[in-house]
Amino acid sequence: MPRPRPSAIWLREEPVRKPRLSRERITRAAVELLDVEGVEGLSMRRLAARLDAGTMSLYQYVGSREDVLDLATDEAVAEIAIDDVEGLPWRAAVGQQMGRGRQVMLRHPWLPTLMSTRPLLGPHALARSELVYALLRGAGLDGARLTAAVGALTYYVQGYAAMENTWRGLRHEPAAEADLRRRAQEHLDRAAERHPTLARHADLGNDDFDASFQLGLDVLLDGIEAQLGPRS
Amino acid sequence: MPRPRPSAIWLREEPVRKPRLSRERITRAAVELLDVEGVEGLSMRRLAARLDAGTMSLYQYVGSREDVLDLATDEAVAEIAIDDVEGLPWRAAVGQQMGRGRQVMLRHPWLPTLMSTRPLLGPHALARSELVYALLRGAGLDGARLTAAVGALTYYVQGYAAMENTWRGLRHEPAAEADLRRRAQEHLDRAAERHPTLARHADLGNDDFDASFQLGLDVLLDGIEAQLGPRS
DNA sequence: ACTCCTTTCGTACACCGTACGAATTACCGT
DNA sequence: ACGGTAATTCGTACGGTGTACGAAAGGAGT
Repeated sequence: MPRPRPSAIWLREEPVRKPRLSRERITRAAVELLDVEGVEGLSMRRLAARLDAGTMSLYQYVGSREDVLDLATDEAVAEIAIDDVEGLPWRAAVGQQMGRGRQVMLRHPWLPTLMSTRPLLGPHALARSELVYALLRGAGLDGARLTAAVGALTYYVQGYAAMENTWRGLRHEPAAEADLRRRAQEHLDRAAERHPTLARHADLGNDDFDASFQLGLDVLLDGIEAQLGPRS
Repeated sequence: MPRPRPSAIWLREEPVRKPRLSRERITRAAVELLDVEGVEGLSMRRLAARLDAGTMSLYQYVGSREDVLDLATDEAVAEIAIDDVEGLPWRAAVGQQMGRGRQVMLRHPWLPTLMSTRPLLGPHALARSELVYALLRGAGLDGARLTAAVGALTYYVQGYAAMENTWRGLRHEPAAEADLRRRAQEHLDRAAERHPTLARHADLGNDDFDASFQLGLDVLLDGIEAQLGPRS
């Protein structure tokens, strides 16, 4: 019969039961990992390690790495707030919504690419789609025109954010970014006489991305407005 | 002393000198492989095999797999013809150019993603940029407005083509594509009462991609036209 | 305590990008 | 024709990847 051992708690190793795995936990860890390491850097092994789990444990909750990417995508899309639109005129509401989308895509640089290469059927993606459709529907668009307008806006934001992410590059090393920009500019200058218009306008020095984004967005909103005029 | 062996040619194995490796040959093979296998399917080993070369031989002409993707991208961009614009009004010229871009991106489904995730500094990409800039410059745009308009158009085409490729999916197996579409439609119907506007307008049955593309493009062109009106 | 089902995960396989250095080939001055 | 040198080819190896398979552990109900 073992005599009572005093303060055995301190000798026994901590019975820290690690929290059970779950789709949610995996999804959140995936987003974190993607933010740090990018799409190429997300591997099932690293993801499992971050969760203190065996690699193959993940496959209880997820069919493949691709599934993880889909889950992470919808999780990030959820960060685009879709409230506070009440009472705004359509143009302001749409502008606000696209701006928020861009912000989230900058916070998660992997997002634009994933959004443009897979069907967006997650619950949060659907909810946001519904909002954008409803906003433009309220503005007076309908049918194929409505679909086209939503598409144009969506593709613009994704494309712009992707470009911005490319040039902001590994923004964690501003030295590398500056170097890339400088060498690209040199490359452009070198071909200047062959491409005069390009050389004069595509100056990579300009990094006022906010204003540029807004300018392009205005083109789209103007276009939508133009389609509203002629009652067709 | 070996006596002359008659018709030794037929016995000796053919001294087929395989054509030397070169950047062009690698680039062309890469495009072919990408068309068949997609970005994920392009590996240095497979690429080398297609050229009857050892894997590491490629690295004499190319620094990394990423380099191959950059080369292939510019090679594919070169397929977008940039002639036959003389005398066209700007709207027709731009429309034609964007349409051609889309066509090439459908022929090379990997192209939109690559174009949107890396700086496009290849010679053919620069040449086409120059053309688009010049066209809109001729229409009357300038400065930041010009840059914004070019960006909006570019992102729209890339985004639309990416979407189209996603839904056309592995169009080599039309059965798989139909299945994906059907299951996605069901999924949408299931969430219909939560997303009424979406459910009414985003019908995946419609596959008249040509018309939809044109409709979205018109939004953009209308927007550009609107910016031309007020001499600012 | 025994059963049964869920969850965990160790091992293994085929494949990947590419560093390194040896082997081969091509070229050129003599 | 020959020797030397530089360019090119590529075999091997290392550390990574996704995931199939099946054994082990855990938990719940009786």
